[in-house]
Amino acid sequence: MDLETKRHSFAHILAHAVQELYPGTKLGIGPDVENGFYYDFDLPEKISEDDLPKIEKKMKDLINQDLKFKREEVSKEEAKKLLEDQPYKLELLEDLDEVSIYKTGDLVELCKGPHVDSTKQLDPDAFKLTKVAGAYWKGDEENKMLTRIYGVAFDSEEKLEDYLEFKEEAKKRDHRRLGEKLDLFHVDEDVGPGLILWHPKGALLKKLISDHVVERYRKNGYDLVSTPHIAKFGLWEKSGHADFYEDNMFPKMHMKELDKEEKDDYQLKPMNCPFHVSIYQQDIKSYRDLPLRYTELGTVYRYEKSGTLHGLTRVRGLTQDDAHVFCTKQQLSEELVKLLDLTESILKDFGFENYNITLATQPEKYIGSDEIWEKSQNALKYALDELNFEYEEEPEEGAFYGPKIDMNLEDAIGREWQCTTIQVDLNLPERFDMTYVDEDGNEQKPIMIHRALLGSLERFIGILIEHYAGNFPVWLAPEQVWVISVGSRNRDYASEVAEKLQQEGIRAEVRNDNKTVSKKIRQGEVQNIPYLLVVGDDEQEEDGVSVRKESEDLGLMKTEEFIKKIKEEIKNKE
RNA sequence: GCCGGAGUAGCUCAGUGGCAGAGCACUUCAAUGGUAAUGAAGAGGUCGUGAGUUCAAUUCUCACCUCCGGCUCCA
Repeated sequence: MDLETKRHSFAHILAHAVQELYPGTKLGIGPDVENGFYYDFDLPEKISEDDLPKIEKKMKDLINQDLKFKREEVSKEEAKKLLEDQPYKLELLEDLDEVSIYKTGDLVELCKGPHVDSTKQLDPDAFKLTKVAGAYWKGDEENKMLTRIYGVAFDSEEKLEDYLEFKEEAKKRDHRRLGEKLDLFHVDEDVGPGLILWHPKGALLKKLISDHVVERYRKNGYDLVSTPHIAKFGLWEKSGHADFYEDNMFPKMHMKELDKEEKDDYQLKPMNCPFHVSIYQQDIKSYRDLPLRYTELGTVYRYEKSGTLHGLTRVRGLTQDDAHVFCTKQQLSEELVKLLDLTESILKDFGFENYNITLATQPEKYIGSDEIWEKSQNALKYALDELNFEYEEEPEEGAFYGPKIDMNLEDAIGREWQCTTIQVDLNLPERFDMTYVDEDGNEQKPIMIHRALLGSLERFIGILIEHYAGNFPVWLAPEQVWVISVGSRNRDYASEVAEKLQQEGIRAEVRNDNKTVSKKIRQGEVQNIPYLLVVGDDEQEEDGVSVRKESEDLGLMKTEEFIKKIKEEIKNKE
């Protein structure tokens, strides 16, 4: 019996238990999911996580009763009768041709299965109800919110314990927790939700990452540009953001009303695109100028719904490693191949080799001709295939202005976050009437590719912290070396060593404070400092340092030798 | 925004309708240390904010703010 089937059956037992404990409960749906299952209920009373043990106990009772899962094929009419007091099931029934039901004890369920034959096949100690959450019926915000109960389930109690332990460990890698422990950033209630304040070490990390990617972009034919944080509201009307994106924008600044001299309202930018278009349009472009690639670390502000904010991974002020590529139709495929190639290479610089790629295609509401959509989508597919990327197609999930490729990275507990996005923009060249002159002297419309490879620095750093569990490789560590003096008579020497390292461009701090060596080592370990150098009488005599890395004592070496070693590691981005 | 939960010292968390608590961190003193916590003393609080109930509210009630887990949305 496979685990998915068992999890699905656990979901049914959950429904059974809830119906017995809360008569009058209406059932939604209850599938198996990764690591477990859930079930959606319309309950006659409020419940919270405190009620879960009671429900769990009921479930165990039911499982121990050796209930049989009996499948029956029935006609729609029969099903309607059986499910007459289950409005959500009746709604589901409308869309079905073949109807199967499952009877488990007193519970009648509309379900296509499969299930275990009997609860005897379920281990009553191999599941646990984990959380209560709200979920919209059929995933639609307009519908009623049902109560969803989540559970995890495995083949055995032992595997359940392993999983729960893994989750507990993963929590320690949470970037919000590490961000505080490593003194990288915070969010201040008075500054505002979703607005990040980077501390010295966090700001340095952000700069190291920024510098690295900008350098790589420049080497790949990108030109760096820089644009303002606000623009006249009219710009956003022209671009279409005022119509299509208004819910996500901070409200406009009512200059007109406040100051009779000022003729225009202003708007904090949610995107960088229109600015880059403006730079493009400053002179007449020839086909010889294309492809043209403008990149900018652009800080944008988006009014995300309050409930969606999450540490660094979902914020209201974010810096995108943004770029817009303008090219001819003929150049599109090649540009996309180059882009995907660069993406793979850059993600690899940060140790990411696994990510999930999606291709989102033409949605219901869109602008542009079907032909250009088709061509753009084919170009994206071509590029993915060319580089042998596996991807999942998401029909109708594209932006209104074009299809896109997204790459999702996982956080410590397996939640996926969209980072890289590569979008073909069919809207802005039209709206801004962008042109270039082709070989024959005719005006043509360029294709515009909107792309952010890290996505936003905030989200990327959030994922990166969890990826390395705060243990950054030397080239990214805000503090690379601590020089720890043993006794007070070694302090001058420790300072000398630290200064020497600093002059070589190494981020070294001297720890001459009045603490024991053990204490300072411990602090260095807790702060994930890559190299701890202990210097006492022996080292001073030898003009050397005792090196500790990854909790291992590598022994005494000449200071010059250590400098050579660490510089090599930094250069190789180890 | 919606559903559920939470907010006590810088951090992790106890606790109570009647003087506000611990550990770590911090400051001072002593110890001059050899690879994951030296010892002692001290300081530190509008108990998220505002209103209400009460002789008395950090504790009970309501509203708001923020955070946490989901849903929807998204870089």
